[in-house]
Amino acid sequence: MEYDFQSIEQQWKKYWSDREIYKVNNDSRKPKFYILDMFPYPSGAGLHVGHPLGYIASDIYARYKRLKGYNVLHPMGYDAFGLPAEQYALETGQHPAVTTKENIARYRQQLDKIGFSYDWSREVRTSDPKYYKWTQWIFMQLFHSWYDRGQQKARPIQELITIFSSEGNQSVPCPEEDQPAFSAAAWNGYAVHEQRTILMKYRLAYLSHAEVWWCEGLGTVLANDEVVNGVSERGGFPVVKKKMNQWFLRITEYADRLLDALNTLDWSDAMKEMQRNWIGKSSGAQLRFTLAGAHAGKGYIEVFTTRPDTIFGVGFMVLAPEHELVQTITTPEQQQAVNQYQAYVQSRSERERMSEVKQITGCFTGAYAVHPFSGAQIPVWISEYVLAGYGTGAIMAVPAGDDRDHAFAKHFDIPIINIFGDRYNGEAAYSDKQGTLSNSDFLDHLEIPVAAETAIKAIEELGIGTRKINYKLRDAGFSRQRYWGEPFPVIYQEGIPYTIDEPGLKIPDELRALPVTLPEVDSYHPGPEGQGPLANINKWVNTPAGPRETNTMPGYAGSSWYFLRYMDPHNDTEFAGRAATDYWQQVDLYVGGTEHAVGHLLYSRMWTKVLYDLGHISFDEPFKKLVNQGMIQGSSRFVYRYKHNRGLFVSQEQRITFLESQGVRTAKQALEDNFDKLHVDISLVDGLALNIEDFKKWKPEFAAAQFVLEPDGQYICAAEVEKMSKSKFNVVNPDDIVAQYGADTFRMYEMFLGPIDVSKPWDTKGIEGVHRFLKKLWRLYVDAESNWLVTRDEPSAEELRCLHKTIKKTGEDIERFAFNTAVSQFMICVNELTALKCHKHEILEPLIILIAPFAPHLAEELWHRSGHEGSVLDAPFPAYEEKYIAEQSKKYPVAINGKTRAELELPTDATHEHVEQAVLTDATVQKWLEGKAPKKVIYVKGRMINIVV
RNA sequence: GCGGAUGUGGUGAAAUUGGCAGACACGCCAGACUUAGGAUCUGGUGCCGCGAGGCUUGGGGGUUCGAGUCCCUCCAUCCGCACCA
Repeated sequence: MEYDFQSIEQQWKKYWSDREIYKVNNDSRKPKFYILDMFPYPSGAGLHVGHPLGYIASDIYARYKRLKGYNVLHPMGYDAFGLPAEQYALETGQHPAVTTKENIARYRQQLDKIGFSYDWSREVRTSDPKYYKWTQWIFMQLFHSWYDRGQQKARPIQELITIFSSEGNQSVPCPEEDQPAFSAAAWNGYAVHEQRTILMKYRLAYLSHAEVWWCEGLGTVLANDEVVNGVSERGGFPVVKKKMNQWFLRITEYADRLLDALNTLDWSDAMKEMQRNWIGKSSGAQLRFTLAGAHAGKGYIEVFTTRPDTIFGVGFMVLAPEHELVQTITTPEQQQAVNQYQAYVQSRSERERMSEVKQITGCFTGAYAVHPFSGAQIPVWISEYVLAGYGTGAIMAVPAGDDRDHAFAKHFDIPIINIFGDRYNGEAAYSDKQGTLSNSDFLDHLEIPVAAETAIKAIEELGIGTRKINYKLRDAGFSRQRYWGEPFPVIYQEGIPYTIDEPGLKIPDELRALPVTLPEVDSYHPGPEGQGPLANINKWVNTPAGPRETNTMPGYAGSSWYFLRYMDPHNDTEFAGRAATDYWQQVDLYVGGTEHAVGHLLYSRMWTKVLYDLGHISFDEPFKKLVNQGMIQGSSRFVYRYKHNRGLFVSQEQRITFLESQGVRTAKQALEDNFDKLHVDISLVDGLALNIEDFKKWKPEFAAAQFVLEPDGQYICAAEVEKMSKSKFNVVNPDDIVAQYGADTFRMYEMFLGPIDVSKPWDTKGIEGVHRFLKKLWRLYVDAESNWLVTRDEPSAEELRCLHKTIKKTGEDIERFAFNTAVSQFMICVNELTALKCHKHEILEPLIILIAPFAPHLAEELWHRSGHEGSVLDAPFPAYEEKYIAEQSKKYPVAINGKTRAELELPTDATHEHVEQAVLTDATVQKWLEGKAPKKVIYVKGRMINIVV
């Protein structure tokens, strides 16, 4: 019987689910291993062949670890709240819960075809009230916590209240700088709403009237990481800054810990670097410049600088156009110019601002600041290159040492003070931090790092500023004006927000219970005044105790802790039992794309740290090792339509000849002007050759299409690698591949395609090679008449060598995620065994186990045919023995140090002992040895040597 | 501009520590079997050259007995960030 993957795969899938082979227990004497995929958002389009790449890799690793004797947790679930389902609801009125459920069912169907070893009894869905009950609970913990900078950890807010009432807030600096100090007496005298307003400035989840990204197109606020290039990540709608009352997570308090702990993680450098960039820590000084002349005494300009050493190079000051001081200091003469400039900045969209970074604009305010050391008068400008949201929104500009300041000075003809001697050439700023300073008073002749320290000390002594560390990281917006998300467990009384578990809140008991479930709505349209759809449901909003919060939580809320829920998914009394989290600990291996570098992966890290600080779990990093899989791209095909006759399609190579026949003289240059390039569905194309009859039937408008063909009668299409998407007609559905070749072939081929972390286009043709390999493997065990061929004969040395080499190589390859070369090694092994006509039990049985992670269905079939009970996954992974892998080439060295055997006067059948003798007498070699005896003489594949002295 | 990564046949790629570059597979060529082949099997296939032989890991330089691998430099591509003071 030939390899019948259809019936084999069907049969073993049933066996696995009937016997719950993949069910994982929380108590086991085996060592644990937690391997997790980033759970998908179940979109309406279903899976294409690119999606399972990471899932297959993690599944192979999970199965391998199980063979290695680990208790492996390998779950799957769905990130089920999200915008697309709600947008779809807006268009169709279909409830997001319904679409989401349908999409999940389809995802599950597709995933099941591929044969994953997920423990589906642990499935989580973030939109399930039993799940988001705990998302809401964690939110309440965040609300009830503050960050103690002294102890560097989150603590219960109750402990902060105790501190306030006994000693005020002197010892606990407030993250929000506008909070003045108060004494215990003052605190105790405050009314409830005053106390709660102050506490809000400490809470890790807090309500604040602050600037947020508002996206009109989506009708909601977005977090920083959801805004890309000045437009919304989803939908690409423009965004604007807007002040709104919003919930935030105080992630900035964790900036240092998030940064430092990166060093302990086994993540790619690129990934860590992205997080470092996003956190954006920089250290320097913050200092004040007083104003000169008429403005003296009317406040000061506070700046942040990373280069306090360049203080004597300050040529001018720049404020952000929105800076609050601008109106105060602008002189009457400059008032009109400043107003115009501010209006111009206001008129520019975020997008324009970003795309025209190089453009230099600005306006002089007429005011001057005073240099704190030299007393010099420094002109004060405003410019959009200074951002209101970073540092203090104002800078001291040092044109000799900063490229932007330099360009600005040149553009507006502001004198440049050279403090770098010869290293500044007048053409470009010298921004290296090397060498000594000049023209800098007490900093002269000091090396830059020393000068920076000296300057900071001087600034502190003068009392005009301090050493300061700044971060780019902003607190994360946590409110969305949407329906399809977790409702906040928050009720307002007298304008004060309370979580429903607070004793101070007077509400009926039934309103205290979690989850606060999402109510049914008639319309998914936004509520009044930029509120979410929930605001329209009076009955739900207005409880007897007061109005509810009508925003919902953002998409990242549910995904920030889901890895914990898998450990104990059915727990009704805790987010996860302590015994379960203590047993499973961190995710040992997390597999997913790079697109979550600064969103999900940062928020998850923060939530984990908070839960750790509050004593709920025993680890403070969620993902020990992270592997990023690349994308599988689509290979699109195009036809060329003649612009002057839209029914005529010209084959790729015939275009120039065709244009010439139409009298176009510079035909080569005119290609783009005369042809439209249209995507054509890849199912209508074989390689590059278009199936003309199918093409005519594809769309009615092509029914009467005419063609200019190649001499051999074919229509040749153009090809391009693009993202796989429906609109590009280049989607390959894994269902089709599995139907044609089987899941095992599909799995192995995805791995064979190349290294797991690089992107590559899908090419269906190459799959034949892998399929052929599985058929060859099958034939080692079973002949055409379905006879079991495996014998008990003694294996030969060659056969043993082949097996042990394969055990060693594939084991090592799997450990380092080089699944492509592991597959290659299997192919080599099977080719060799086929050539040797080897059907020996002692060789073939370990091979079944080796191949089980890659081709699980086939492996089970062979395992059972060879007389075993139970799953192959419970067999031990075979060990290799070095003695079978010995290098034969060691016996035949032919050259040393580039010298041939003849030159060394060695006999033609020289062994390595001969060569060793030659080494010891060779003059050149003696020279390197410097009279010492060689410690080790290494022969490499019989050609050259390396001598270790 | 800054940061990270990557450059190897017609294609996807191997080469784990500096040690026979191109494994394995696709594609292509030739052959066998076949009524047929989009089945199966065998052989060939980096480039130049009839050949002996020469050349070859983006370009240039360096270290080394020996470099795809290490160092310097330039170039190209991809990803991320982007007026972050």
